[in-house]
Amino acid sequence: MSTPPDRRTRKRLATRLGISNIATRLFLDRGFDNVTVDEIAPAADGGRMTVFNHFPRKEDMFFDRDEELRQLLRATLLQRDPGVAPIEALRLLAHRLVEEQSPYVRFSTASQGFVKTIEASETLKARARAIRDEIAQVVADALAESTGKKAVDADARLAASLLLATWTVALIHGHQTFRQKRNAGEARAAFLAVIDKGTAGLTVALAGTAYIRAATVP
Amino acid sequence: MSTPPDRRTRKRLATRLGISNIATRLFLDRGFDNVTVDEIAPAADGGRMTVFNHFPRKEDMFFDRDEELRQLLRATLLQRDPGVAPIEALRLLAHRLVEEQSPYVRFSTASQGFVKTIEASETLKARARAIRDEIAQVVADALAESTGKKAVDADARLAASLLLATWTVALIHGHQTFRQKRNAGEARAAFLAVIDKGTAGLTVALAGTAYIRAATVP
DNA sequence: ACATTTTATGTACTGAGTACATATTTGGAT
DNA sequence: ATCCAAATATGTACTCAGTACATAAAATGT
Repeated sequence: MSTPPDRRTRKRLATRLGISNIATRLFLDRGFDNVTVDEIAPAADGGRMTVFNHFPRKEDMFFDRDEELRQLLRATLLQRDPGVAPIEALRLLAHRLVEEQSPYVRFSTASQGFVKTIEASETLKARARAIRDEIAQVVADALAESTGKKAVDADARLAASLLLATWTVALIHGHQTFRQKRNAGEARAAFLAVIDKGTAGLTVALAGTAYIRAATVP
Repeated sequence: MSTPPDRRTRKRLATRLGISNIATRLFLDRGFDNVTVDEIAPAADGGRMTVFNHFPRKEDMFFDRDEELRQLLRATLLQRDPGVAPIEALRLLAHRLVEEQSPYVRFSTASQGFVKTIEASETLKARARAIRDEIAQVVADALAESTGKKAVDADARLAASLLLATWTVALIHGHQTFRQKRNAGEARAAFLAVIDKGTAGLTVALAGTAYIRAATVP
């Protein structure tokens, strides 16, 4: 699925990763808005246009993993056990990611740095919201598809939006708990508590729709 | 509550409104990104710096009513009948706004223009999302306050986020229905259907929390 | 080694937003 | 009316992200 890197693509990806790493380091250290592209380029040992070649927007250097997450959610919904409802599949995913210490649900001093950097920049917050909406769209599509609907309807959109809202609040709560208790275990528990509570709630809330039943494409 | 306009403020507000009106007209006609501030200023018979004086961001000229909506929601939650649960109060508000033909829930060819203009611009979409998040924050605060909590906790945040997600999807669905059927009545019905369905769902979903009971500050 | 395609990078421009200075207007005081 | 102080309008000059377009420097296949 992702193992055909000839030399060209390897080099390209290396350049890209180099820029992204250097830039992210700078953003974390000094704040997104206090780092200019004209600084990043030489720091990454390249030209300014090379940066824009790989990253059309400055934020793209910071958010360089969102496509992965989209794929993960899509795959989770579409390739789930037919006996498991979509909502439940996502709940299980949350638990699995926590167990695997996935970067998406990590609560640590390092991740706090990311959170703080995002919170400090309107641009980064905007991009984070955009990603959230894009993911909601992906989930809505996957929900509709996995329950055999032709197009995304209001039900699918609502279910997806409610799910994403739950995840977002769960993440916020996890990070807040970590900030207060300085304890990753408690933070993970707090995150999962919101996920579980939200899932339980949504399960009854959406009982009339297909997204809590274990329906699959016929 | 809002009637102390001496001449100075009156003039200031007039200038502000003039700029906002002209700018919005231009945005609707030609698209947000195809209108420059250097065009708006002379069109509004003023200097470029005057525009930035009143509107720090270009988007502010387009979204010039969001504070009203925040106030409306806050007031609805805080000044509601003690016998009515917060969630129900918001449902009733939705019905009332529809009945009053409030601009916030209007479905017309004119409002389609606004929607299309927003959809066509990444900047405007970003701002719309930001406003949504700010409103969720306001609702979370009001929920916490109206149920006598000292600070916003995960429950309040979750309830507010779920509510806002429901409203957003309801609005999208209303607009989509209008676009397809070209019928304001059907669009309003579609909007309210999502609101009612969502409210019913959230009522059972959040049954454990205080936001569906009719609790008020002691 | 050569031609072709990709990738890296330079130059010059546009347009939003900011810092700072200046003018103009307004409300109130004499 | 006249003058003063605060608020408001506007000009000048700058920074920085992002774009259009051109060119150089690999890399790949023949």
